[in-house]
Amino acid sequence: MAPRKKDVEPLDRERIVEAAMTIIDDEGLEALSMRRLGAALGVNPMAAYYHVPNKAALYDLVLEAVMSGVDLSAIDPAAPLADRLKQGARAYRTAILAHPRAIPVLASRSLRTAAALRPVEPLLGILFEAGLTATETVAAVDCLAQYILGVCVGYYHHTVDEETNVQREFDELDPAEFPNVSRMVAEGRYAGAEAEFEFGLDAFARGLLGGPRMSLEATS
Amino acid sequence: MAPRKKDVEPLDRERIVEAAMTIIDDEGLEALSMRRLGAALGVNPMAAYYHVPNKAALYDLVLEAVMSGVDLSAIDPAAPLADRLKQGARAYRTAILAHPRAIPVLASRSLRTAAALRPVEPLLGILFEAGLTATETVAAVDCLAQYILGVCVGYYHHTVDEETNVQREFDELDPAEFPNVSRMVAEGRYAGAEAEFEFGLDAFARGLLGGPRMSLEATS
DNA sequence: TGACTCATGCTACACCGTATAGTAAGTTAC
DNA sequence: GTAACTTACTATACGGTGTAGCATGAGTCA
Repeated sequence: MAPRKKDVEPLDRERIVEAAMTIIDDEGLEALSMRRLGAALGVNPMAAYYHVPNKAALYDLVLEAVMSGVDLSAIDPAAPLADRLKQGARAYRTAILAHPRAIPVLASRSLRTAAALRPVEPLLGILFEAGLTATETVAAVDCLAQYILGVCVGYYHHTVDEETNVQREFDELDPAEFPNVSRMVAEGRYAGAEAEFEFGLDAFARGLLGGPRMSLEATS
Repeated sequence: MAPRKKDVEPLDRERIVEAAMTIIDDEGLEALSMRRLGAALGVNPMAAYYHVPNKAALYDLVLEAVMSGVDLSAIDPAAPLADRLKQGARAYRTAILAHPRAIPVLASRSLRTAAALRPVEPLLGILFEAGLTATETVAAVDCLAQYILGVCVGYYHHTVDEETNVQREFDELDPAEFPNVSRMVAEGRYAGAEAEFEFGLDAFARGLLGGPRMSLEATS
């Protein structure tokens, strides 16, 4: 009928990714198909392909959108090194949890893209100032990012995804086969996603900054 | 023509998951379709559905197969606590890297299934002995597992997946926008996946076992 | 007015997971 | 021996997916 509608702003990447994020947030990741996307934009399913080469590229835009939400402005420049590192890590996680249903997308893309690296930039400076070598700084940030991603993926399965969060708890395991798990469940409690994240982050930061570290320089 | 072929062993879950693992290892994860699986087994695509309810369940079997490869027998019971913890973590990672192309499956399933928890059992004992509370033990193992998973996902994108491992390196970023990244690349080097894993593992273990930890008991 | 480009619509293809139904071989009961 | 039943498959088909290829109308510029 009418390609190139008159008096209508043409599509652009920004509106496309905006619609995609809305679909993911409201209806879940599996609802995001090119047809559904076109419908949300009031447009033919193929229209998006003029602006985005394929669906993988759309996922990259989603990653970029999530990562652009990282707000490192709250890092207190006067705070001790370990605190600044933790604040950065929290900002990272907070941004990801702002779009919980997009988490599998993050796990499916490389984190060494410009979009994912941008919020990491300041953290590199923090660690380098702390006296780590360049190689160690890269390693530390890599490890930290991977820890955060792992935590978020765990959060997704435990809290977000309806398929994986039900009926898979510790407590329904066979106590004979899992004596220690059963014991932990009986004697302890689940501290919660946030508390566990902080627990691991604290350990990681102290291990990194609190004393002598493993050397990476001797490695071949 | 001939349902229930004569003189032929009927299918079972074991043969199905074996075929699935072969396809994943040889041709990659995206090659694993129910049709391809049927072909590999010399059988109609729908035949597998008699033994496995759906594809998600097939992925669960893949997760189980990978996790069953975790070999904790190498842990030296006489070694210091931190070493035993590290040995356990390495065994976990080694098993996962034995099937690198299956890594996205692991990231897509919950790790709180029996299959994923089985190799974790002994680690719980190690940490509990170390003097952590039950709650802290659970948190520590959760964090460690999430770190390992994150590291493996990173390994996948950096080393395994052909779509994400090319042209996405640090060094092709704009030095003006990424001064710290550029500096790290210039002054340091990439220590390698294994070295970075060990670096983070060492930090994590020392943070967990090497001194006063953050308390989880005060949390509401 | 006519050529050119832009942004979109339309159709179609190959592939996917899987619901449903049919059917041959093996097992059991009488 | 044969009929009923169960087991383990085959065959067909449906609705969904990403996307290649082509058509088409609007806007811009000569």
